[in-house]
This record gives sequence, structure tokens and C-alpha cells, in this order.
Amino acid sequence: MTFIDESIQILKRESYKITGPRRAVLEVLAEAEIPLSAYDIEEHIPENIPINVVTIYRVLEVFEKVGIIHKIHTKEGYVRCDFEKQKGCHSFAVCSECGRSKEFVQKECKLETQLPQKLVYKSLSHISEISGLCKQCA
Amino acid sequence: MTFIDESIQILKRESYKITGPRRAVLEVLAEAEIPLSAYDIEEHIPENIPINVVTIYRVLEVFEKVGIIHKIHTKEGYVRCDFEKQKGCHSFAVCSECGRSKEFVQKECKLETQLPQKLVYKSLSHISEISGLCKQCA
DNA sequence: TTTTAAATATAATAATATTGCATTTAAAAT
DNA sequence: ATTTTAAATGCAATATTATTATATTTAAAA
Repeated sequence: MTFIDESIQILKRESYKITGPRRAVLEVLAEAEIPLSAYDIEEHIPENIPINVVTIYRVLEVFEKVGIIHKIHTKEGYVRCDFEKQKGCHSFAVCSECGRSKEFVQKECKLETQLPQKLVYKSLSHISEISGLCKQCA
Repeated sequence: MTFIDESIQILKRESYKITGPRRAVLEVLAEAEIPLSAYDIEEHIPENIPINVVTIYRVLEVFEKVGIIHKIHTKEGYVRCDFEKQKGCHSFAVCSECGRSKEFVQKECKLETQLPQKLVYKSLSHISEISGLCKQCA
């Protein structure tokens, strides 16, 4: 199943409407090779059906909440989730030069079990990104 | 050795001048319990010797470069480095509610060895944060 | 087709970050 | 102590990113 179809399925399951702007953003993210910000996405939307950037912010907020995109901190932007990857500790490798990123799963990640119990009572989420140069940029 | 003294030592070693604004920012960071942004720090600077926020941005840039502060992405701000912690995989536990954070070292972290060689040629740095509720907020 | 809550566009504003340039200052050199 | 000088800062302007309120539109259920 494609990223777009799977995303639409998830949105419907979570009772969100499938709108023009949401489809358009999904299409941009489906083709993206690097993390995109709201303004980046605005630039990639076809000129004949422009979408207000405020809407894009709101669309991204929903997409992140339902788990179809992931925020990349190394490059301040969003990438589509790789639904192929199964449960585990999800991390991202991000090229420090061009931003191309790849999701990967660490099977024996001890991030959540080794954490200092003194501070964190219950783990909610985590960010795990490693940056370096990709083959093209090296 | 205190955070301030150790930081000054590092700045001198790296040939940066020890200025009033830099001392003031170090003092704010030394007392901080949560990650602070440039504007947060501006608010904590004594009113009698105000520091321009542009300067604070530049000070923080230098501090991060020489490794005396660490950027926290979960709460968009900076915290002082914990110099007690030795080499290893440095991660942060951040309270999702109040922002209190704690640096910790993962001795057997496989983040850098398990990464997909296809994308990342040589690792430069990484971000590793886990968020949850601290004892106070839980 | 009608209804209705959800979603969007628009305009305004707020918050965050950056740049260029004149002035000041820490610290080295005299 | 003074002078010198590159580095650092302050200021003003601007750019970028993000948010809010409200009227209008629309997807999808009735």
C-alpha cells in the first residue's frame, strides 16, 4: 500500500475528513526526499490550487498526531513515516548537508529502559536522530 | 569545579574573550532548572545590566560550538552540559510538562554503530531525547 | 438534498531569528 | 600603564516562522 493510501486510511479511522488541502500535502510529502517545513510544502503545492500556510500548519499538526509524519529536529521539517518499519525504537539518520533522511529501527535500543527513573516517571515519546553525510554529499 | 569556572576555562582554551554578557549568560544557565531560549535568558538577566537578545543568540551559538551547552529539542531551549558525565552516548531525559531535564550517558548505546551505512557516511553528531513526566509533574 | 461539525482562507499579530554597521571592549602588545 | 586591534556588542531594521480570531466553505453523515 502506498504512503498516501495508508495515510488516508489512518485519517478516516481517526475520524478526520479527507480534504483537498490534506490530499495535496500528502502528495507533496509522498514525493519529498528531504524534511519539509510548512513553508517548504507551500512552495511545492501546485500554483493553480494554492493552500494557505496556516492550513498547512494545521494539517501537519494533525498528521503528526495520528502518526503519519515524523518531525525531524536536525533539519527542522517533517518526513513521512515509513510504515514498513515495525515496532521498536524508531530513529532517523539525517544528512547534515542535504537533509535526506532515513528511518531505521533499533531492535536492542535501551533508551527507554536505561533512562534515569529519578526524572522520568513514564516515557511518552523520544527523539533519536543521528546526523552525518550521505553518500552523495560525502 | 563549577559549571561557570569550567566553561570559562573552555572558552579561554578556544580563544574566546570572557565578556560581561558571556558571564551573565553563564550565570543564568548555571542556575536554570529547565531549558532556556534566548528570550528566556534575556528575562533572567538582571535589569541593571540588560543584554541585547541578539547578543544572547550569538553567545549561545559560541557556547554550543565549544560544548558547554546542549540544545534541547523537546522543549526548544538550551541547558548547561553536565561535565561530570564522561564519554559515551549522551542523551537527555526531558519532562514533557515542566521541562526539567537530566543528561545521562548510555554506555552500550548502539545508535552510531547500528545506523544505516547506506545513508550516513560518517557520523557527525546525534540527538537523543526521551520525554516523559518527572516525579513532580506525575 | 439537507444538515452540521469540521476544516479552510484571510487578515492581523506574535514570536523567533538574522543581518549590517557603528561603537565598545577584552586582552595582547608596547 | 597605555596603546592597539581584532573580537564582541548594541542598535535598528528586516526576515522568518508560528499563532489567533473570525467569517466562509466543505466533507460526510443524516
